[in-house]
Amino acid sequence: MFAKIALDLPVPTEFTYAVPDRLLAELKPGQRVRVPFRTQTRVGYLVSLEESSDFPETKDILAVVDPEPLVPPDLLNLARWISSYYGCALGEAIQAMLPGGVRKRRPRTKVVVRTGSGELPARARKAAAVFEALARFDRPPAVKRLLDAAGTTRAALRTLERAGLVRIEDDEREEELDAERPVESDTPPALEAPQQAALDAIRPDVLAPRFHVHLLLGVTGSGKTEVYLRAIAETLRTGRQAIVLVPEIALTPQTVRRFRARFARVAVLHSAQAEAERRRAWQRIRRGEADVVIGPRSAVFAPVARLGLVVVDEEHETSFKQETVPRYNARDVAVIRARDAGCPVILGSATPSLESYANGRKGRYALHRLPGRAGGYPLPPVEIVDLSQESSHLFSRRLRVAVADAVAAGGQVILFLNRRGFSTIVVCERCRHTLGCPNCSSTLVFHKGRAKTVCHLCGHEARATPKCPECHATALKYVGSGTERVAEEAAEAWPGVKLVRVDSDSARGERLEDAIESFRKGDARLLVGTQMVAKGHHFPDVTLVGIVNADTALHLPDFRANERTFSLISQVAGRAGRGERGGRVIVQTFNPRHYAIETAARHDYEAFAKAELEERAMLGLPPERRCALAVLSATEEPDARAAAHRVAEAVRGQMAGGMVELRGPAKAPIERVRGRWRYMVLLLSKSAGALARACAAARGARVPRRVDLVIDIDPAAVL
DNA sequence: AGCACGCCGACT
DNA sequence: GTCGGCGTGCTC
Repeated sequence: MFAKIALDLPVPTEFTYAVPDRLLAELKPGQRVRVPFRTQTRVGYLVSLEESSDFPETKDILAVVDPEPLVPPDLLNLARWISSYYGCALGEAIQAMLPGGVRKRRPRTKVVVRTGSGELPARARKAAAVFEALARFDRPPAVKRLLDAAGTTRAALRTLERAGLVRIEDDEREEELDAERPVESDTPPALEAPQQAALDAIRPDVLAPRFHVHLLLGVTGSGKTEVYLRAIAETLRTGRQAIVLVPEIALTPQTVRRFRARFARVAVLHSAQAEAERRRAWQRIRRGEADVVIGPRSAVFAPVARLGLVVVDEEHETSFKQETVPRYNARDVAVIRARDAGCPVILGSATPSLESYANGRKGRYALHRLPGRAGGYPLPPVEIVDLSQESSHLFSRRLRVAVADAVAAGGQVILFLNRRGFSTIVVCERCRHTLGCPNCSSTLVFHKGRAKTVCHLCGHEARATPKCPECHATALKYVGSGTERVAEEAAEAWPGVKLVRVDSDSARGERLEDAIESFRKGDARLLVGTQMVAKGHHFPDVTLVGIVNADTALHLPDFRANERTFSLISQVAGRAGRGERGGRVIVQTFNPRHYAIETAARHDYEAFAKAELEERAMLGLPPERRCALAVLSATEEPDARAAAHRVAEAVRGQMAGGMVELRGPAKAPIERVRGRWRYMVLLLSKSAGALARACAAARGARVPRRVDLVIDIDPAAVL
């Protein structure tokens, strides 16, 4: 017998090894095995067993790593799909499915527990001290911690162990920690007609079960989550499990609580979790101890045994796209996984990706609209303010009055700006020099609190100085605004109003939750923040949302700039008026007539989508056609350029008689990042197959080692 | 990816 | 004369 082994190497080859007789009975696809490779040994994934081999000189598999397959068959299949669709090695795809911690051998900590029985020799003074120290811990301590506390060594512990007073065990604390904190269970609210209609359409597919994609189109507060919860409940009743994908930043305690309140066995996979914790959650799922799995994009690989439903909330979110190999989109992987499992998918969004919406319009997906908000709360009126008519580009007159009014009336205010830092451009008033990143073609952002100038592309930081590095004049001017300035000026404009700033600079982890909590409880009346605040939180007392500048995404040289802008405005506007007080939204922009902004202000996604779809069709861009992007980067500009031409040349021989269009090579819009010059080649085709072949040709282009070639299928952005 | 092989330039 | 740069090919 022979086995095909996928190694975690960027080579498309699966390697064939001979199966020694002693391992024959043990081997199953999905297991990890140790194999000789070159001069060393490596761990690879057994992907198939074969009777014969066409490779003449096979080596033997050395050993089995997992007694039971780590990767179940359905996930192995999914890995195959990922490998072929995204053009990566099978081993790379498998690797990406497993949480980091699962792969490594677990260094189990040993803990000491009291056993109660046994007697200690009277002269064992040290051992007695250890025993006393042990009593002071309320849970079994790690061996090392106990000995440190008792100020002694292993020998004393051994005495205790021999006496039968303690036992040294593997750390089982994981079970304890993972035991869900009791959450008050909720009473499901009655469904409104549109929710009921959506659920009625989804239910038969859950019960059958059969593959079908349902697109749930509904604004924030329209009750999408309740539809998910009901559909999940139906799924569990059939004895199957559900996976819920949420964007990274929406995975908040509030979100998790909603699921825990309804379902008993919820597992949360979180990238912020410590490795051990994720591994534990993963193993729990693998053992069949969870019915509902919630997590960000990698949760699409949760090893549930009987998948019955996948929910992708905020399906348009770009955080579902992985930006390293394999560059998969979890939303698309979710659809494939569900197709293979024969179960339904629910994609939900207030502003679906045009890809999904187009599928809905074409009837490939079932489109369900949840118009308006649940509970009868009206959508907040959105007022557009033309910043070109204002003297202050930070707070227009109307916004000033509105904030004062809202606060005076006892409401809360969110001021949103999708830019961190104090000022986005630092320019010398005398010589016009602009501070730029030494490694990137970007301007440095001034962070006042840290007294640093920072590159938001590569993280480069420098001490902020008042002097121009070119002409040495003390004439630096801080142009453009980020949340830091908004917060500062808001504090000045509305003194006495307690304010919190929430962005990835202001806080992380617990402190972030504290800041949000203080706003949610009403301690703070004014919140200044980035997108971070727009997801996964419910603030019922917010009566005013001010979008300080709606144009930040609009000018990006990316074909999805309009879509981003629409989505951003809708998302943030959705935070206003979710309670009884009602609410309003003020959108500040220099482009008050832009259709992305106008339609967003009217809460009219479908009008926007139709206009944008026409535009895309005219330009031959997604979702009219599929797209792949090759980016070539090198420290020397000519290297990157030459390589881009080589790639384009390689693709020209594989254009499937005009089925594939090639655009470029061209300098990337962001032409330098981290010291590397960037060129790109864009490939477009109506046929996924033809596009894949063109990409294969691109990948086969001979580019020198010093040039980095990245091929991104369905890129989230073309920058 | 990592490593060995092999081919041309500038140095102990 | 050799050290080492890097382009090329291979790993079961």
